[in-house]
Amino acid sequence: MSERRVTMADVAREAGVSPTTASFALSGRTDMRISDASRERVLEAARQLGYRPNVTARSLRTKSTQTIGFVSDRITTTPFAGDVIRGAMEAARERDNLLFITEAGGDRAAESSLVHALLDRQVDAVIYATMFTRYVTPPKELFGRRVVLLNCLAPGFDAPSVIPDELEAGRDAARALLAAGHTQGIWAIGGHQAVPATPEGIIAGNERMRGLEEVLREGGARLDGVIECDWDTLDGYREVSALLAAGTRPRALVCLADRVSFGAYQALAEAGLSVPEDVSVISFDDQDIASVLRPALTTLKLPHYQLGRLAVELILRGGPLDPIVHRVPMPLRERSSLGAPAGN
Amino acid sequence: MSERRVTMADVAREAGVSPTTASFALSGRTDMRISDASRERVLEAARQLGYRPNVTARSLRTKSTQTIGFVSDRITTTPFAGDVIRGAMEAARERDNLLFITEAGGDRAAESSLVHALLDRQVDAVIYATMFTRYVTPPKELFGRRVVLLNCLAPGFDAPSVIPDELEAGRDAARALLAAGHTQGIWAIGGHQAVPATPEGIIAGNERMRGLEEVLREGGARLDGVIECDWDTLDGYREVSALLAAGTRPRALVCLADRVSFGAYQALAEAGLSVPEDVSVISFDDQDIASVLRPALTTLKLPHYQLGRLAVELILRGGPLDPIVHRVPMPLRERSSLGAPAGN
DNA sequence: GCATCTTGCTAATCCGATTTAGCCGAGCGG
DNA sequence: CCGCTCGGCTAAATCGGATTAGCAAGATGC
Repeated sequence: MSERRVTMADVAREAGVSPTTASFALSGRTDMRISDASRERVLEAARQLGYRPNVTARSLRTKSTQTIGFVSDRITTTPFAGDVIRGAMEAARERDNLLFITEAGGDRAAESSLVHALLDRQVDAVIYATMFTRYVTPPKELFGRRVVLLNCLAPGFDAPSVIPDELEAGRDAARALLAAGHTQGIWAIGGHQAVPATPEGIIAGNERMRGLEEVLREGGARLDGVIECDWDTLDGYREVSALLAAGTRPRALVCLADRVSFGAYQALAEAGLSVPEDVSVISFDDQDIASVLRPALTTLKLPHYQLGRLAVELILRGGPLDPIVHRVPMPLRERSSLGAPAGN
Repeated sequence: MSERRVTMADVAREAGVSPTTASFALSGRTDMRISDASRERVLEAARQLGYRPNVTARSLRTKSTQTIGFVSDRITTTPFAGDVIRGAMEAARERDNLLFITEAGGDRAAESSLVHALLDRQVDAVIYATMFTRYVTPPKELFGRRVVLLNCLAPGFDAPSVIPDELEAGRDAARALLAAGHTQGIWAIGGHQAVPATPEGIIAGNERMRGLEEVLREGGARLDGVIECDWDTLDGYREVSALLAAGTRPRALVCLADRVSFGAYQALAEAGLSVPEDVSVISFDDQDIASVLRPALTTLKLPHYQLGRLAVELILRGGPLDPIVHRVPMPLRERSSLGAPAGN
């Protein structure tokens, strides 16, 4: 694209040395002796001419493009996951790397084709990411390659995974509930989300529930009930409405996702119940909506930014990528939806 | 990254021809005569060996990397703008191009550095995008380059712009209002948004308001008032509450952004007013929240996907990029917040 | 005083493609 | 029978760097 760039040959000519000398001077390598005077002249010429190395040309020889590929199912589309990309991007930037972002939309063929497009461009590594935490089998083109799995697990596939610590988040939700004094009338809305159609629950739902029940039990409390439903606003609204209509009067709702909480808020409002005076709500995810809901939602944040950042950091650390599962903490965002239990 | 790739030399050897012949056979060029037999053998050998051209190496000679750079202020972060990237990505994919996605966070120095990183990698073109429609001055590194401005305008900068058709959207909002029978008691919340701190309004606010007032006037109606405030949930809540507290009873609210509508909903609910029976609401943007609000919000959609797609299409069309402003329609999403005016 | 090191630098290759220049043999006109 | 054209193909150069091999001059060792 337009006007010829200054090349190393230009710099060498300007400095009156050979391209070899220019190369060594510019890369700062010391295994070839260059006099201070020559080095200075090269550096000065480079500055003068505004020389910038052609990364593409260099990579032909060095095999390193300072470029990472990012393939996901539909991560850019999901409202909150832009943070994953931002985390990855910023970590990459700090080490002069750039990201190719791609999205396969869940289509295996598209996925393979994208991975090929990435490999054709000689990316140094590939991040294979999913929108929801789940098990995956990466495309075969990725076998034997430098890969980090982001937000997913692939047993038997030789690559590290970076996922949110859902188990500990479940425990933290229980701890927050107990700390506020809740021991009874606690309902979980959304449940394990073991619905095949929405695979997110396979990991997130199970672990959140497990951690929750574990700590509740240890604290001498327990769940009055678990309502299994899809993790969306409509289901949250419907299920909580039904629960209230059936005469149940919960004191605390653990919504397995913010979308569910939003539906629950609508159902509670319609029933004339206020949060947190009548019913406390604690949730998971910390989507944008959580902070603008009234009252603002207390929730365990999915650490998207950190997830993206760590994935890139593992790659840029250099050395082999050990197939370890890295669990990133989900911080509790304490806002206003969790209060003391309503008096009897 | 790992195991040596099959090169064209391998294919040529396998087919028993020179690399030159292999190159011409594979690229399908006809300006050099290759016998059908040779061509077939090359193609067969390539298939056999699973040959894929090294795009990086090729670009060294051809100057085309089939790669587009994308620089934005903070577009990945904004909840709804993932669609811009998706639109751009998909359009790129259709033509075997890939996108480098970067984000400068509004920092000029970071912006320059990112553009350099992009140019060092020989991108064929750069998309310069902003989160909100506004005027910009692109970094000097972009002058004379192949650039498309996305969601922004830069008078005097020689590049096409792709922006939403805010003016027509304002008109459409007015038309929808008139069609529903509204002619009085109409208030605009959010106004022109000419607040220096939030530059989004510079274009969007002014044009939406202009289109709105123009068509309202033509229809024999007018705005009872315009409340200038920030385009966020809290301001929407505050301003509408204040309006109602002052004894005003609007029949229709034109909220200049969905975030404002959400705040307005909260204020109306607290005042015991229902949508759309007591007060109609029409809005702009169509963020995710618009469809899960109760009642679902009627709004003019910001065409993010189309914006991203068109930007890439302009680039891949080939030929010079004329400095034209392309306005993409904002479709009306009719849902349930707009009804007939409340009876007197 | 001659062999051996250093020091400081350059020529030549290589990376994996594309592209230009040109070679060789067959067919053809004269 | 000679010179030309043309079909089919290859050698070599090129793109912009990194890297290996090696060379010349001065310093040092003995």
